[in-house]
Amino acid sequence: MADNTRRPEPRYGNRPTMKDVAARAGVGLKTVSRVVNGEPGVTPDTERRVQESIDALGFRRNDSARVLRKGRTASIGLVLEDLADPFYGPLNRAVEEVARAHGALLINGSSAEDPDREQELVLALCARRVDGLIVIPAGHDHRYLEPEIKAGVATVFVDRPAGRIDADAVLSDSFGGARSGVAHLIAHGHRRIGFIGDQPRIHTASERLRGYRTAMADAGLAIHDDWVSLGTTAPKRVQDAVVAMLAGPEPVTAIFTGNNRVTVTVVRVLAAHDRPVALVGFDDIELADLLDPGVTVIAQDAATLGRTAAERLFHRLDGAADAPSQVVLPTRLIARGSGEIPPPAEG
Amino acid sequence: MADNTRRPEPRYGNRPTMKDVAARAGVGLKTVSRVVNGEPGVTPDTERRVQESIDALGFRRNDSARVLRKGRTASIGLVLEDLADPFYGPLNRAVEEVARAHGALLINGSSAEDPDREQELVLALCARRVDGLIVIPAGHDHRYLEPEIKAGVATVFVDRPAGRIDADAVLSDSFGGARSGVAHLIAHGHRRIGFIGDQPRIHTASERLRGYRTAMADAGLAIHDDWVSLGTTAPKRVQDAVVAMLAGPEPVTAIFTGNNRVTVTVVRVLAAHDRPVALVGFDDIELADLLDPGVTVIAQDAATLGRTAAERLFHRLDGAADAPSQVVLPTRLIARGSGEIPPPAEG
DNA sequence: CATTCCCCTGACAACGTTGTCCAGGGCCTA
DNA sequence: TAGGCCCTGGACAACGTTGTCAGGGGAATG
Repeated sequence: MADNTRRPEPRYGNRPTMKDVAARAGVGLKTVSRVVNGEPGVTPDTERRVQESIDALGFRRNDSARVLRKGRTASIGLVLEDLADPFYGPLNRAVEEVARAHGALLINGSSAEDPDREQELVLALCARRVDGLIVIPAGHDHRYLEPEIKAGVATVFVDRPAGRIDADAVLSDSFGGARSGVAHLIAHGHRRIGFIGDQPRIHTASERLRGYRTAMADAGLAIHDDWVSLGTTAPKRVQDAVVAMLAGPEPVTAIFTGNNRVTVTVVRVLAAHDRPVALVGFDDIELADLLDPGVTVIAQDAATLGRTAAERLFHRLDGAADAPSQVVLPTRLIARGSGEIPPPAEG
Repeated sequence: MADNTRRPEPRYGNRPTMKDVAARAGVGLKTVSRVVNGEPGVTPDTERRVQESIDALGFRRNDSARVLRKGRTASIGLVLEDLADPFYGPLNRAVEEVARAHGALLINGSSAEDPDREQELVLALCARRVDGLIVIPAGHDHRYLEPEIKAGVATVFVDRPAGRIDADAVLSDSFGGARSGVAHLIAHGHRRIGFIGDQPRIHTASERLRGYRTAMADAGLAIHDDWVSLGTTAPKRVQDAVVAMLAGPEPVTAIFTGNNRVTVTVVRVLAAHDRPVALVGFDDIELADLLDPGVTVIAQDAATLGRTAAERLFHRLDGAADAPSQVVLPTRLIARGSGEIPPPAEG
């Protein structure tokens, strides 16, 4: 207790305030406010004096105080799953572009696919009083957001739907994309097709699995237990899955991968494999066209996903009060070669 | 007073405040504050009552007001060049990890390589009173930051140094990396080597060019005018540059590329070219090992760049007041094949 | 010259939180 | 049993800004 040399005011830099500017310019506080905000009703002469004072003192309006007074922060929060995942780069950028067009700043962070961290981050953003949120959810229960949404925090979910609350969402057609990708392999003669996906608790992962199962069922094909592998995207796990599928009693002749990270690992493993194995992956990957064979993918448009979500968000912020809706964006199959490899001749 | 429906403030959601919580719990304002902040001096019984009240009302502390009172925002700003560039993903993530470890939020935006936009963004962040800034500069004159830095906004530049002010910076060894990459090509027998880089006003671009020139000079090799091409990273521009270099009177037998985006385009162009051309690129690219030939690169560690910068920033925020310093991180040559292609036999 | 009106300007309160300071009550000690 | 101390709780001001409103001065008008 002896050492608590507490300062009464722990402010770090004594920045000039409007009061200081006003004093130096010999005008009232409100006049400075008017000049700073470009409001009318100030004579050019007065304005010049104030501006000179602002420049001399290096004044910069304190937006915290402004926010407190006005209620709106002109900032939105973006919670993604992993900032380093190349899939989210264009999405992030698209959101930022829209935010910028609306004069808002973007605060972001990643949940690392951890529901607790997601909640922590989202609530921290709410405490900052962001005007709105764009969330790529990691968890499955978003009831913790109810008071926030009721209090006016516009919220849009992207890539995966919200859990246990009714909210706007912008999604890619995971089910349809996976189904068409697997159908593509079947159309090229494959009967034994493997599926390697992300953890099943992730919505997109289970939707893609469902697409795979549906395509197989549509073609009257049974699925061997060994052909489906779900789990983390860690290279080791994926590699083991590929090896197991190719070595089993009924080895697969083609593989469908559930996202970009899985695809990249599978491409690596297959490159070292002696027999050619057909491959279709969900998500496009950079340079996929230059590999040999080129990687056939189900591409989703991350930028459009982000832009659509951001536009919906600002639409709500502008007062739209219609019921929450889900937008599902189509995917696109890009055939580059790996998906068109025929199965080896029987015998 | 007929008009008692006057709405003095345009507040969007009437969120409960500590005052509301206090009234409902039948305690004083400060007691609520103590509970919310986990301060000691509240009996368990009172605390329970307050907590119940908080939950019932859906109260969430307003950090804007808190910031205004306390002076610190527990947030830092990150200004990068392009959120969608895969190079910045790991950097962004590393910064976020460090920020999170220090309990700070990350606000970010991209300058799109536009100095005006950089300044606009930086000043907006300062108005938000971020505690510190990490900037990948687009411009060359950062004197506009002087009042901010003097007022206590810690600032660290990454990837490129600050212009006309003395500030912390964390850089990769662009010059040394390029020099060693070009030397690598020379060691494999090349004499006519091209350089395709980003716009020369970008610091890293000119440093890499300097590394190229130095390596060539070290080996006593002259540089033909047609061998150097600087400009935007637009695929069209880069493609034209490659074609010109390979078609000139003295066609190059090897190319050094100045960054990841240029490298990707050049790989595409060379894949369609009939003769093999050696290639070394600055920045690693995903799947570079799987191409044929694998792409030899000068890799810089984006995550370490970001982590180092963020740690330096928080070090300053913790009170370090030593003189600004520059940290230069080494690069690493990863030989994968494209850089080891020998020049075609003369004749 | 008096009056009206408008334009410019500034005083003041309020936004929601936290630091300071004081009051009251219970408990320990002498 | 009395005195003092510690522990809990609350009143109040301040952070820097903006909305409201009122006052003063000059120009336009009768």
